[in-house]
Amino acid sequence: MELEEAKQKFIQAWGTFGSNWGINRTMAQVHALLLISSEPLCADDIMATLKISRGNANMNIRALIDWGLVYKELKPGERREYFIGEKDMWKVVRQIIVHRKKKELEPVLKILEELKDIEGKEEENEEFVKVIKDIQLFSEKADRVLDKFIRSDSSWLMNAFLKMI
Amino acid sequence: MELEEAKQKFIQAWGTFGSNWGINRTMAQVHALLLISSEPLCADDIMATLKISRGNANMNIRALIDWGLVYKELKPGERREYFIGEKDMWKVVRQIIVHRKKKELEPVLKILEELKDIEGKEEENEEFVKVIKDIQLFSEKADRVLDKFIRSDSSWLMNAFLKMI
DNA sequence: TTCTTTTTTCAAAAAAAAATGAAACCTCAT
DNA sequence: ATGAGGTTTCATTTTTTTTTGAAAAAAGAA
Repeated sequence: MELEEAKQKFIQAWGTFGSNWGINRTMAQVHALLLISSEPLCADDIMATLKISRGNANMNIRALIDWGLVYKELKPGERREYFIGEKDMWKVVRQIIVHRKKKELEPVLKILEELKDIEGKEEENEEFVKVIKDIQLFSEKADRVLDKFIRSDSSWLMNAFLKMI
Repeated sequence: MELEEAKQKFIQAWGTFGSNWGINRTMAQVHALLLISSEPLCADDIMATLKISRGNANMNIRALIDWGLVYKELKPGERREYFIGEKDMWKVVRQIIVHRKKKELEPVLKILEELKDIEGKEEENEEFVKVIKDIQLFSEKADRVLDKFIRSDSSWLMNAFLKMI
């Protein structure tokens, strides 16, 4: 297999993977491209490689910068912006978790908390109460583990993995 | 807050949560409904409560049965099918992990393995090789942890949580 | 300031995903 | 075999998400 072919394959795979995880396919592809590129790339490079429009490229680059997965790099004497991907995988995973936790787990915790208000009143409806409590139990544990993860470095993570297995 | 209102809110929240996780909103809502219902429900009950069509209800009920999150229940002397949700939360989470791991993690592992073939050849392209290796390292660990999780019972999981925090 | 280059925005178009509903299909009781 | 009551399928429609592209805005350079 050619190196270029392999890179292409990786970009496609990462795109598919991303879209399975609620991350827009193009955003994941831009991320993959910057991840495996040793040189900083500009918007036109990304547009050309992924065959996407300028608007699309811009949107997704911004999103990646928001997520802390890509940095802007200014070359002295050059007007256009270049971008580099965060290469530290542990950091990448951490950042993804920070964002997804905020967007997806925290609202659930909030709603579960609200739903507790009713529970007390009606003893009749055990099924409902039990489900809410179980989900809350689980998601609060997940919340804590993720927080720990977010604050930790890769050696902690390695240790945690080892302990679990 | 009324009990019915609370249930409705839970169903909506679970739907939103699901769609953030790559699970179709309606499927998550059907799941939520069956989770908090103490009685088995038939297709018409589900259609009426969620205001969805017969086809849609059928599709999503089947998908939930596939995922092992819902069971068919036949009432003696009754022709129509009733459905009950799996109420054991640990089991629910386990089943979800089994399915998503198969669909989403395993293909990535497979592709990473394929991409290793090229790596050896070209020492020049360190960036690419390193990224692939790092992702592989991480995803293999995740794979093992999830396998362990899938085979374990809730007490193991609790322990693992405690050890990590 | 004015011209040039680059980035950003956003309404409209396209694509993808999900839902509908009616016909086809089962399955059982008669 | 027939029909009633239920389930499944799937072409079509609707909704949602993503992408485009051109105009507007910004950011120097002269």
